[in-house]
Amino acid sequence: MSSKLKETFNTPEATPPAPAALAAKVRTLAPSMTRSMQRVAEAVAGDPAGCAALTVTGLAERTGTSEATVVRTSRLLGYPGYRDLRLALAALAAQQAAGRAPAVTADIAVDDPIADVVTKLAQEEQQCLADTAAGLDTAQLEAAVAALAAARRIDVYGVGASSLVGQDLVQKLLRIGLIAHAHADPHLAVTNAVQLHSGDVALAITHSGRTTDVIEPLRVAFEHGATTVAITGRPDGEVAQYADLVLTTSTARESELRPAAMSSRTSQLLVVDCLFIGVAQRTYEAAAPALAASYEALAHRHDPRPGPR
Amino acid sequence: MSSKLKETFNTPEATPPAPAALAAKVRTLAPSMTRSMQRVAEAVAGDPAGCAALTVTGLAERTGTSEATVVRTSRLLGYPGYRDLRLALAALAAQQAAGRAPAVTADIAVDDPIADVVTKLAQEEQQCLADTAAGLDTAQLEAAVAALAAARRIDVYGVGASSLVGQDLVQKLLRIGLIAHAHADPHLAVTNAVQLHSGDVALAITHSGRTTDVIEPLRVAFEHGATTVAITGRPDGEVAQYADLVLTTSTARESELRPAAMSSRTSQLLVVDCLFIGVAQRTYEAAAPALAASYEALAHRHDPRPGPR
DNA sequence: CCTGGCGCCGAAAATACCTTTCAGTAGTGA
DNA sequence: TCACTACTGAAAGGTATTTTCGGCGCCAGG
Repeated sequence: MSSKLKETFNTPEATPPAPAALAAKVRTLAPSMTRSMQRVAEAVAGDPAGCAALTVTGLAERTGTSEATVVRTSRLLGYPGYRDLRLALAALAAQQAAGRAPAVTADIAVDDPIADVVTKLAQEEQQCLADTAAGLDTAQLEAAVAALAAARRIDVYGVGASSLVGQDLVQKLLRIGLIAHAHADPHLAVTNAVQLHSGDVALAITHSGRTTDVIEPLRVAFEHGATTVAITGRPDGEVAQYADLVLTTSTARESELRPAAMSSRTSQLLVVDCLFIGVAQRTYEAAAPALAASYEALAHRHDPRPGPR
Repeated sequence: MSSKLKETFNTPEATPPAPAALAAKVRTLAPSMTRSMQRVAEAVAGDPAGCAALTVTGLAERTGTSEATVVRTSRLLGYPGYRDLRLALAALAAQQAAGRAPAVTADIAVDDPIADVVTKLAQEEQQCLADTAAGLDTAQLEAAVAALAAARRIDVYGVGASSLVGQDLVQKLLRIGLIAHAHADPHLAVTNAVQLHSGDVALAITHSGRTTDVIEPLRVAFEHGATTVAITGRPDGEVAQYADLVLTTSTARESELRPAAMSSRTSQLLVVDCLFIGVAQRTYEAAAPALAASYEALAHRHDPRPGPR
């Protein structure tokens, strides 16, 4: 018709608005824009994240224009209104942020802000898990699981940080009804290792593969006929000489602030978890009720008052 | 402040809301939600892209609830209102589309071959790390680090699996010259907590946030004026009542074979590592030589023979 | 130089959407 | 059974967005 009843601009596209091609679209359409609209478009393309945080009024103010102009620009860019442009802006900002994320693989520095520390640490440990999973010999793992599941008795050796990993494994094995002991004291470990024989399992955890305090008891167990397993980052290390089965953990590069113990622990725990689940699968008939029972028993520790929940 | 003039819910975090940790946060907070809110949270976590396209009214209708409930849920998730949740949703959808999708891994089954167990476990733990990192409140973390670095004495409480995490932290802190103790015995923990006062730090680790054995000593320390920190998966749990600072760990879904303890441990260890590195940064002058010294001391344990190497 | 036409622009009205209040209802413990 | 608490949605109350509408400046022609 002749009169314009509504300022509905010839929306250049009937298609649903673009996701990330926004900057390009701004460039394409800029020549056909009026001065004020260009200012808005420029602001939007230049700082999507910042603009996404603004209301219509805010953006108008920031660009020295009016709300109406902001809405008009949104329309021209292919969105029904500012509300939708804003959503697209938030999405764009997120994509940009995600693209930049992998850049933080750098080492953790002394002056890193705490937020970077969190990100870097999480990424390094994730990498460490992936490496370990990729490098784990499933045949050896399978054999270790079989030995554990059938064992009369299980002794675990670890000192320092590895001691905690050993305790973790033992805690879990006990929960599904196996007989397991963790030894942190090398003397007692050796003393007990003498008791082991065929059908028992001895498991040593050492990142360096050279920890004498852990190798000794494993050697004794080995010589007494027990099945010996080593979880180590050095499959060629001394500990491997006395191990029937070797499970290799990954060795992440360590830095000044991040001692090797940190990544080796992550790696070791993954192996330990795999062992546990493997054993639980194989002894499922017995393990399932045992797990349920121990869970139930703990539930009452939360709240001293008796009764359900 | 007797009457509640406004329905302002105790927003669990004062920090700006999370970007991509939304699914994790939903899981974390779901237990503390009412039925209607759970429906909303579920819809939001299940279809971020779809929900981002809806208005409050639309989402309320889709979930069979009211606008008020939608807003309440948004608040609980840490956003000022629905508008902001919607923006975050759009951002999340964009990230997922960009390939960063959390990739829902299937549950570990009883008859999974061991190779699958390794893969799935590694993936779940990686996801757990990512969730935790994304959900960590850096302001609280920063404050906790500052408190630890300046502490006269540090007591750590944890029982069961969390006990090992506590020991891990203490081992590390000791290595850089801080005075720290891990308590697994609740009675001794309380006895010692009485000794704490302003300038000391008490740190409790409990996934459920309801472990009485851990809450008690923390409460005592809190009442004696110590700075109290909680590492928990339930920031709304009882333990938070006595914690000056709360560090939230992520809650992965647990299955029959994979008890909650497993993923909570991964999560807790990441937090603990972050604390440690933060403290090491702040006390670098003292920490660096201490780390080097303890490393040196250990080197001689590998090989009993004296001399270099 | 003046005048009319044209299109850009923003103030303010109109609308849509979001937030808050409030009262009804169901569930819970005494 | 009754009192009490907590959850919930309808509707009132506010903001943010969209639309309308008139002013203003630029330009061409008189």
